[in-house]
This record gives sequence, C-alpha cells and structure tokens, in this order.
Amino acid sequence: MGQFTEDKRTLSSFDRIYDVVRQIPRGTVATYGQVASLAGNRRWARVVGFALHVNPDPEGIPCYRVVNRSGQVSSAFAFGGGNRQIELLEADGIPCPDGIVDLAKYQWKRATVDYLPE
DNA sequence: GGGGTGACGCGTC
DNA sequence: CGACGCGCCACCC
Repeated sequence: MGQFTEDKRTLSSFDRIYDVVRQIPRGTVATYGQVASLAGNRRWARVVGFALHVNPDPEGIPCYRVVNRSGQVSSAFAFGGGNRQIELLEADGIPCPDGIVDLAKYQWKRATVDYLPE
C-alpha cells in the first residue's frame, strides 16, 4: 500500500472510503451515499465515485459492489467495457436484471437491524 | 487563489 | 415515473 501513498491528504479522505468499500461483504452492495456516510461524510457521494475511479487496488477494493441510489450499476465503461460490473455482481450471487440491483434485498447493512428505523 | 469537472443525492416540476 | 437543477466535497489545471 505504499505505491499510492504519495499524497497523504488524498488518502485522508480516500482511505476512509476504500476502507468502507473493502468491508462490503460478498453478496451485498452499497450505495455511493452509503459508503460516503459510513466513511464519515454523507456528502462525499461524489467523492466516492472519484475515489473508486482512481481505485488503487481493484482486487482488494470491490468497487463493483457500489451502485447508485437507484441500485443501478455504473453504465459507464469504468469497469473496462460495459457490463463487467454486472457479471461480477452476479458472480457474487446478486442478480441485476437490466443492470439494476434490488437494494431492498441486497443492500449492505452493517448490522442486522432488529427493526426498521422508518 | 480561482474555475471547471465528476463512477452522486435529493427535492421539484 | 422521468427530466432538470442545485448542492456537496475533493481533485486537476
């Protein structure tokens, strides 16, 4: 992890984001806003996208498990060519018809909530 | 120090 | 529902 630690300031924010993404368990997904919130600031949703864009460790950081608020995967070729993200998600056992993940069922919850907080 | 951009989110129309 | 606009924060020039 010393290859990308040239700019500590960048890691201050990005590191938290990467750390959160790394914690996303297999078989679940998280939204940008969720990652941002867990990282410390909910308004980093946009920053999260940028952070994943410069993902220093695609193998350790499952950026494909991050989808937008609608549950839609990045239609962008950010993953190297189209529906690569979808394939990875399905490989995790997450069906994503039309590139849409059912957040109601597969959204990551840090802890099993006993009751839904509304 | 200023301006433009982005793998987003949310309220409104 | 979908489209539009504003806000938010970090990054690059």
